Formats: sequence, C-alpha cells, structure tokens
Amino acid sequence: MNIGQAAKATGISTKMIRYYESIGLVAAPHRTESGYRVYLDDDLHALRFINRARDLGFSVEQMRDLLTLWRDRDRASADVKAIARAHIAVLAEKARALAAMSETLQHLAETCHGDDRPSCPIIEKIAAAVPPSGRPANRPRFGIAQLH
Amino acid sequence: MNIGQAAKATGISTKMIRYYESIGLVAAPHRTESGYRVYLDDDLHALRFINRARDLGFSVEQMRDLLTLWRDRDRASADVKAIARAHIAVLAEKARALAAMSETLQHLAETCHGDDRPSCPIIEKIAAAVPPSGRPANRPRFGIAQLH
DNA sequence: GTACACCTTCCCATGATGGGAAGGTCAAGC
DNA sequence: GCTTGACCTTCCCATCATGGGAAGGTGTAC
Repeated sequence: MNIGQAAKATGISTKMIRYYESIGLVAAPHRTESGYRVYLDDDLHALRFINRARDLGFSVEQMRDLLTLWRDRDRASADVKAIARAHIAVLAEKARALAAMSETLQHLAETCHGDDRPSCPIIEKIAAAVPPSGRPANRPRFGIAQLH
Repeated sequence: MNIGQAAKATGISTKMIRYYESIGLVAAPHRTESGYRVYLDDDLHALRFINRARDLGFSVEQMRDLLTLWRDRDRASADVKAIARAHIAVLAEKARALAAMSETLQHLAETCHGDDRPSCPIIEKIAAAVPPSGRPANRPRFGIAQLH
C-alpha cells in the first residue's frame, strides 16, 4: 500500500504521515526497490490510532506517550488515565477561555445598534477610556495564540 | 517613556510592541537621538486598545481592521459589529470543539479504573478495533493545531 | 569610572500543517 | 515501445503570535 492509499485509509495526509515518520512518532515503513513507502496493516493501525488521538486534541508528544503505553501490554491503566486527565483539564480550560471571550463579545454586540451611525459600544469598550483599575498588568496571557 | 515602561503600562511585552511596529499594526514612535523609542499618550492608547482586543481573541489582522475603524469617527457601527459577529462565531465553534473533546475524553476516563491493571478503555477506544464505518475519511480536521 | 539595567537589531525556535518545486516511478492506453 | 498523467521522492518555505538570546550601544546611580 502506497502512502497515498494509506492516507485515504487512515485520514492522515501524506504530508503528515511523512512528518510523523521524520520525528519518529511512527516507525519508517518498508520501501520498494524504487524507494516508495509501503504500508502494512501494523503501520495503518498506528496511523489510525494517531488519527483518533489527534481528534481528541492530543499533542504529538502526548501521542508518543500514548503509543508507547498502547504497545506495552503490561502498562498500568493509571498511567493512561493520568495523561488523559491532565489533557482533559487543559482542554476544558481552553474551552472555558474561548467561551468567555465569545460571551463577552456577545454581550457587547448585543448593545451595538449595528447601523449607519458611528456610535458603537463594542469598539468603545475595547478603547475603554474607562478605569484600567483592577487589572494587574502581568496576569498570564491567554489569547488565541496561547490556545495551542 | 521607554519601551519597557510602555510595556508595563499597557500589558504588552517589549518583544510584541516591537513586533506590532514591524508589521505596521502600530505606528513607529518617536526616537531619542540615541535611537531609543519614546512612547507618548497616543501610542499607549493604541497599545492598550490592542491589548484588550487581544484579550478578546482577535487576530492581528482583525485588530488592524478594528484600529482603522476606531480611528475613523464616521465609520458605521455595523462595520464593527460585522467583525465582532464573525469572530464570535469562530470563538464559539472553537470552544464547542474543545469542550466536545474534553467531554468525550471525560466519559472514557470515567470508565477507566486507573489502577495497576493494564485494561484501559481509554486507550482501547483510541486504538478502536471497532468499526471505522460511519466516519468519512476527509471530513475537515479540527484538532488542537487548527484551533488558532 | 564602573556596574548594572536598560535599549537596539538580528536570528532562531515553537507546533502542526500545507504549498510547491524539481525530479523519479508506475500503470494504462495507444 | 512510447506517451501521458497520476503518483511518488526529497527539500525548502510559510503560517501565527510569541519568546529566547546574542552582540553591542546607552543611561544612570554610586
């Protein structure tokens, strides 16, 4: 099975399959004489595992740990659960932060007429000539860019 | 006011202030004879505006638009509202996706004993020898990496 | 005058992903 | 056997917002 077919079969792009190989997340598959990668069932299983872990928002490094645990028949389920729990907390916090942004902006948008007139509570609130009082300057940032 | 003081006053790091200047998001401030940047009130207002927009998850390009609208006293509030609304939808969708991941994983974690034994529904579900039936191969990806 | 905190510019790294170039391979149809 | 087009290979570059750090200049307090 060629890399393109493996991509279709597992839902991971050829680009990413090669990338995962290059960083050692998956083992290098066999090659034909002419250098084409050949994927066997075991390779596909690993790629499908990765695809599902990715759908759950696990990072490459977490997937590396999970794959190791998956292959280790004697691992303690507690080890897996620990990774999962840490990840759940991070996911929930990111979700919360994004939802909070969305809601804040939603409230602002509701008070904006959204017509031809210039008066706009949204932009006024962002400009906020209002007291920058209670806001500690060096609180941890948690904008969009930090959410990955 | 030096860049370091401006950073403390606005909550944006010196690194980012220089970056925002380099991409033209904020105007280049005056300089002392020796080349130090000097920030005046107007500069600080713009930086504070940016900081608050950033807290609401706006991207640099959206902030660029918002700053233009902010400076334009005759803009229609509808223009601001349109940007906000588009952004709200994106934020809400990202929050939803992350919450869904979190919940899925939470359900799996609840069924995992988390003890010394190897049996672990979490990793078994990710490995999922179960039917890859209803899952279309090329649905849009929406993992962690896409959430920015 | 020395030490130290600050400033400057420049380059590099992040994480997961895609784009695209330049060139090789394979299979189908003629 | 030859052409065509779909595939494969490697390599480099871009994304987005942010930080790290080097090498060197400036400003201020003692």
